[in-house]
Amino acid sequence: MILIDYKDRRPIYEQVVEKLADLIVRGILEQDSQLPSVRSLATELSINPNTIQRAYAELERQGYIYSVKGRGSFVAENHLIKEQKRREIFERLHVLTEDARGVGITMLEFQERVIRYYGNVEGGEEDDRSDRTDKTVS
Amino acid sequence: MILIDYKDRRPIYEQVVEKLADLIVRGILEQDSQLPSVRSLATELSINPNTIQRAYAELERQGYIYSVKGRGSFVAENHLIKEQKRREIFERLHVLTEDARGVGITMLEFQERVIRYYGNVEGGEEDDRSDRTDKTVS
DNA sequence: CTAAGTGTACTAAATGAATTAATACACTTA
DNA sequence: TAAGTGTATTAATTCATTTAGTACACTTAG
Repeated sequence: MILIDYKDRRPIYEQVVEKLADLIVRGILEQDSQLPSVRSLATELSINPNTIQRAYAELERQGYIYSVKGRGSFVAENHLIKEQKRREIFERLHVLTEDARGVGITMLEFQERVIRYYGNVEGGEEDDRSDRTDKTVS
Repeated sequence: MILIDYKDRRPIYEQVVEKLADLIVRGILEQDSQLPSVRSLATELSINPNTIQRAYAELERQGYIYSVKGRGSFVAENHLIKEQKRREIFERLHVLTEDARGVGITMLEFQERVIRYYGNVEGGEEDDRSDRTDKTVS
């Protein structure tokens, strides 16, 4: 399901948040599908349950998942998540364009790169979440 | 020259590296011009000289500056730095486009944003960004 | 009902990076 | 020579992260 990179200097809980959020945004984890329990994921990754608990709490705070005591943690509404992700991406783009201008990259050159990178992989799937019913992920 | 943001959870030396690198890339600090001494910058920022020393060592490792014992630290060759910075920016753009496609942002929409952000600050001055970083230049 | 599994909360300890502190040394320059 | 440079080293401190252990409330399958 996910792997921890111990060469990565970021905290473990942050890596878990990032990777689960990515799976959710990409639709690999479908709306309302159940996530691994705090204890089971901790066991699988050979880390402390508290660390997973912290990651889940952060994911819930950010709106990616919701947790129900006694039942488990589940993927939140996908359209809300995607909307938030869109905002985050545009914010990153805003910063990037300013950095680009700062080193003398013209808008034209920037746009050419956008076309190259965007068009690079043709046949781009727009909406995955078709039917790869893999409820719980291990 | 620069300001430390104590709300920023990143290490101080990393903030110093980022901000000085930014000043260098933008040409505000010219090639071969002398940087503040380790001790003076430490005093100015009210932090330990060791922290500045660490930042300078990192800047030298990354090729932004060069240091001469007994003389001081100086800005390295600017064109090499800018070329490397360009590559870094395009790499970030590549990742960003893939993230954008992943959440269903079309290339057209992406390009519209580029125009908006790029054209946003007219007048060709390359300093904006007042919404996030506090890079006071003295 | 019972037991197992769930999220959640709390305290204590351990770990490790970041930072500070205090010196010290080699070098350059006025 | 003296002041100012970069650099190195060791020790202590601070603080976020992580682990460890325990506990409680809840849900569900049996």
